[in-house]
Amino acid sequence: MSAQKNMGFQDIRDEVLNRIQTRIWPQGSLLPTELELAAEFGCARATVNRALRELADEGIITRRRKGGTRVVTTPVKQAKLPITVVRQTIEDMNAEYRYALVSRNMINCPPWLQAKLGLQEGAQVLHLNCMHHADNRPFQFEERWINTDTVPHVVDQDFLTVGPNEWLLSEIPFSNAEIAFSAVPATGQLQEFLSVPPGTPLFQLERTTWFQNKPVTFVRMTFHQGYQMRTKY
Amino acid sequence: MSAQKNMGFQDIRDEVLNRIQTRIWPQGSLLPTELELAAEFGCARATVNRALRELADEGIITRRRKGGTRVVTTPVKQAKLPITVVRQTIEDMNAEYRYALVSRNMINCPPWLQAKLGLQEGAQVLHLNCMHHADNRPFQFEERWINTDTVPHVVDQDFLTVGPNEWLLSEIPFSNAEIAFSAVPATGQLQEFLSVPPGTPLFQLERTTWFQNKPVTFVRMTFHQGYQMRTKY
DNA sequence: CCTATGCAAATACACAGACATAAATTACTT
DNA sequence: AAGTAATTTATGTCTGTGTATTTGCATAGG
Repeated sequence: MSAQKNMGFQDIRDEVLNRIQTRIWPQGSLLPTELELAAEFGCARATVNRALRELADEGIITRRRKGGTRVVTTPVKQAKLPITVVRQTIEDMNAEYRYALVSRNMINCPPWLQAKLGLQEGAQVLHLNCMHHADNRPFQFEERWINTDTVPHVVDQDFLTVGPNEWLLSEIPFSNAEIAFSAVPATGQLQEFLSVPPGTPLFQLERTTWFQNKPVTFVRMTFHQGYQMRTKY
Repeated sequence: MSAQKNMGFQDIRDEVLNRIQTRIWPQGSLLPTELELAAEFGCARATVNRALRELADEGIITRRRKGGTRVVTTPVKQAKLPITVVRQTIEDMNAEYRYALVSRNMINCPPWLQAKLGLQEGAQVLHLNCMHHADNRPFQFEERWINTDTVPHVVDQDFLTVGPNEWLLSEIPFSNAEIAFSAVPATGQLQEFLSVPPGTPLFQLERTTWFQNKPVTFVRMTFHQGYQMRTKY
């Protein structure tokens, strides 16, 4: 039963997870203390601590000082979906990637966008329309607005060969973002550039990006008909 | 510059992240060794190790034995989106949740589903159609298939008052899943139950769930018109 | 020029001890 | 009874040390 030897923190993590899954430690119940577990598994408390901390990070258990460690009652699973650039997505499908700039203009920031980019009325933003193709078939239409206050040298970029997504990723590599997924009907330029009948349901991803709490860009990426975004957890 | 005192691993993590963001340590460059950083920050190597490990977990840096620690060239950010039960989503909007079972049948597992649920031809599955309302307006239509081999006592459940989502979450709390998001047109019962015109673009989430490597259930959740799924990273 | 092998460097993990911190419990006061 | 202060306890973190493991690199052999 007790004092097994040569247990790494991963073994302990897995064993604890197993006891939770098999309801030896049911939902809401209190686990033994780190000290007790260390004694049972024959290891240092720090090792148990790391095992439990990982489970806590995954949302399987909650931990409070003095309160001890509990199995969560209603686990909130977190789907992790990797955000890559379109080119990567397409090349991972063994398809040929092609990028095309549709339009590039400085415009007055539209009212609905002012709040998102933290701009005042009358401020100028760089507005881009781009197409991403996979094996010469439309893959994604990208409409983007860039805050030229936060990224001044963006005005020197023509975006003819490299897309704004990749350029920004190399300029502002480590940013924060807020994402919204939805289903939209194909209208206007979407319908045209993705070559689908009007009203076709399309998967759309909107993203606002910040760098050090300053808004950088808002992008609306609309995918070809039938696109599925996949992930595991 | 060096030998600051009283630095916790979080301070070190933040300071390293800051140096990466400000390109003191540019993308692709090699960081000092743990020992050197420990000397600079005036702390133990283990503390530096933990700070760097967290950054590595976040995908900011990569670490290799003997190879050292490098800033990643193209960071792959992971958006974490919390998967909760519909009732939670609705109650978080301060709306009134209502659940209704539409149909409940044992059926032959359709061919397209056999692989997903790891079943042979002719196997029976429990098939459910459910509606979730928010403030008496259609919110989500749920179509679900449950593997009765993996969850035998599901056949005793009538699912009249509690939805299969919540029931399964309490039965099989800690499971793995694969998720796919897409945009689909409203047809047939979708159109009917979500009360939208035919062809309306709808946001759909498909999920296959396993418990200890055994397929449990496949679900197709279709949301009301205009629904957006949001997350940050 | 290519490959196998051995060494060294850097991270990965572990341990025991210590102190810090938050919170549940208890004791005490009003 | 209610509020407050002291105590206790489990987790959070740090340290210094030690061992294990991976792998880059150099060197030797074919």
